[in-house]
Amino acid sequence: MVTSRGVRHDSMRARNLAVVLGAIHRSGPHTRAALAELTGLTKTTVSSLVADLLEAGVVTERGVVRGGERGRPGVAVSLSGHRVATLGLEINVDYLAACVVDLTRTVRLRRTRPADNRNSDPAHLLQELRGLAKETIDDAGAAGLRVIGAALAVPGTVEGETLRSAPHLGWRDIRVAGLVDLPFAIDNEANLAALGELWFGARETDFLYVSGEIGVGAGLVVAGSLFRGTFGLAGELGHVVVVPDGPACRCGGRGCLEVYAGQDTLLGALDSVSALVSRLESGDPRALETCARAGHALGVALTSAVHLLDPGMIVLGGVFAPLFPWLEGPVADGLGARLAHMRDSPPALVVSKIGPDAAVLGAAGMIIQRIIAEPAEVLGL
Amino acid sequence: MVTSRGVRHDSMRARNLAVVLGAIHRSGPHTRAALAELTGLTKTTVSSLVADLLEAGVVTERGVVRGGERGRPGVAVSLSGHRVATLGLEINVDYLAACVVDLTRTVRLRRTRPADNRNSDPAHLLQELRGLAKETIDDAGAAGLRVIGAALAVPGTVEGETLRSAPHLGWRDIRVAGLVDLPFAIDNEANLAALGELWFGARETDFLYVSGEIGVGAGLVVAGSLFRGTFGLAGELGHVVVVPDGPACRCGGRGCLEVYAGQDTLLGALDSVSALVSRLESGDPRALETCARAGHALGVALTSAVHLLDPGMIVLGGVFAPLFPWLEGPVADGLGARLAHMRDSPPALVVSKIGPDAAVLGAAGMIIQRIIAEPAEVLGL
DNA sequence: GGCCTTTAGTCCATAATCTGTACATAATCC
DNA sequence: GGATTATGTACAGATTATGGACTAAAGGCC
Repeated sequence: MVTSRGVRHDSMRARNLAVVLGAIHRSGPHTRAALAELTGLTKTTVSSLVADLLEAGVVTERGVVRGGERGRPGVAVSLSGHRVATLGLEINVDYLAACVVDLTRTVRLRRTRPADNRNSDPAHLLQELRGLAKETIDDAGAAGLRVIGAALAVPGTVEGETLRSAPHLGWRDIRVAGLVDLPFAIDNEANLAALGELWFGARETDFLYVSGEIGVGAGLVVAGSLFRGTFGLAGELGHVVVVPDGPACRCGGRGCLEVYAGQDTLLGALDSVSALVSRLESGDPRALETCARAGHALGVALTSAVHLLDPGMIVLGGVFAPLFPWLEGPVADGLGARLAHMRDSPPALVVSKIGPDAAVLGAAGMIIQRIIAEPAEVLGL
Repeated sequence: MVTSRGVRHDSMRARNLAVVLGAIHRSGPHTRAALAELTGLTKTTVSSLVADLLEAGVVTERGVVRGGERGRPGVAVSLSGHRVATLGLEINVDYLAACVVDLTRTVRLRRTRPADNRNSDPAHLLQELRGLAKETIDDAGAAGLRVIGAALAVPGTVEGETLRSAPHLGWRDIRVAGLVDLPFAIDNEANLAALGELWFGARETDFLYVSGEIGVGAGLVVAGSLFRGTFGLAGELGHVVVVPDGPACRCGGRGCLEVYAGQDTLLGALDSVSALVSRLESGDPRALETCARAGHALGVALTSAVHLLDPGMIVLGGVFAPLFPWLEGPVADGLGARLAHMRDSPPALVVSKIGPDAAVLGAAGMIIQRIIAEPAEVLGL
């Protein structure tokens, strides 16, 4: 077990920089006086900390603010979107994506390259991704933004900087390093999509994000942070048991959710989600039946998930987002009936607000979060 | 969202006291020099902090320690079990329990009062418990121990100091306050049993404790802390869906784990777990069949739990502990087969080391943990 | 318009805490 | 018994936050 380190003078200041920046970030622009009130520090200390943050370019003074009725107006200090930014990257089965996000969580650039990455060559694909990253960073530079870190979303399990297993890409134990010459992180697509929903979907701080892709995953956010489990493998909703002796699944189990509600099952012979939506809109009975079955299975799996994870709400994303009108009924009915006597009401069931960009935005947002949480360490203050 | 407070001089010292005490607690007795090494503080600072902790009575000097081969030997500083202690309390369906634990997590006193608490009168039972608590605190005082806080384990869901729902007691929305004139907390029995296993069972820091009682619950410990979910309701393993259209359960669902592996189902007409164990030992086919079915259901529910929670290992406790020899096979087989292609190996399956005292010990331990984590706040340093 | 009140932000002397070097202490090694 | 090595303490110095005094800038009131 790791013993935490003692607080020294420099770490005290580092922490206070983070506290002030965090207060600005969480509850919008504030005057120095308001920040002092919020943080419990004195006005003097806050002034000194804000001076450092101004110099680092992470905050700006944003004109005069009339606080109460009387007295000298204060100067609002807010996050600066003009100098520091981060890069989000994504490898998905069908495409590569990149985006640049500034400190205010405004999306400044976005690029997508369609590709068929099933059973692709890792070295070649990573070279492609490196090119995309470099282009995007250069464009951000041309717009005056210094990209100071990057994160990558992948459809698989991750340990450190190694992609352990991505069944739909056909990859195992691929070490992803040196992709960019910046602080770098990799994470699972469902986890980052959940964080994307948190930071860019203007969600509450507590929800379970259900990521419907080729596989079905989920990311649980509690009090604004992601739950990862012991080995970082938590949230594998796709393999929750729905029917104990159902059809075999690639995981070794039987009757997993993915068998009933994975993209391949939903689409059948169709070649896109929009094709399925057309069929559903025109009342095609086979499509409706498939969707109802998937919704029922999702209701069963989510019941188990609610009992175990206790999420604040449930957000359906990925391919489940466009199918929401047809899934909502069966899922909500299943949850409502099965949770009837355990809770006053089941968690609210809503649709994702940010669609397919969730993961790549979450990747960029993760680095933003790191800047906010440890500005001194990241920016060298 | 609450903004965290800035670090001031006094909170810096408070934090460093906690860091030093935590290091002593986690990795056994240490000399001041070793503590300086561990915490990153200087020897001078550590000496000063240790002096405060000595004065507060939470640590003692424990004789001379020969560190390396040469040089002046140091004085080991270890937790003191002689002055400060905490009280654990438990209301269960069949009994009331109390225990006093000192800072070294040694159990100093233990009391149990058998009772039939099903559908009992809350006011009367709490009065009974208050008496038990007072007696136990007085006895601890006679042994020179100052009890500085208490916690209560209950078989139900808890919010703040209110017991929201305890179906097997027949209680709803009972506010438990003024039970003792000390800092006080209540928590769910499965949660506290998990923490009991963590602190008194000499377990790893990562596991899922499965609490088999009248109801089936679970407490997940990740990196030495308990996962509670958004509303504190996480870990309701008993209502994970095993068979989606199985028999109705009191929760409103169908085919929940509790229907197959709850104590009432396991015992049937028998009146105690030991009676069931006798039958099993003598090869009674009906008992063996019931147990095999429960093991199979537990394997299915735990598969879903492993996918969602990603526990480091699985510990079977409560009534599952004496039944472990008959449950282990079916549970391990189920987990092994269903997780075959997802992990190198399924989480280890082991039996609880501390038996039925887990929850009451966890309750006392929780207050100990609070002293270790914030000594300055709790002890007024 | 002038003065009072109120609030924002800065200045500077002071206080709290940790650091780092020096030193006394106590053991082993040879 | 002297050299070496390590522990723990003392004291001056460094870092950071505090708190009261002060300047700045607005509205209220007469």
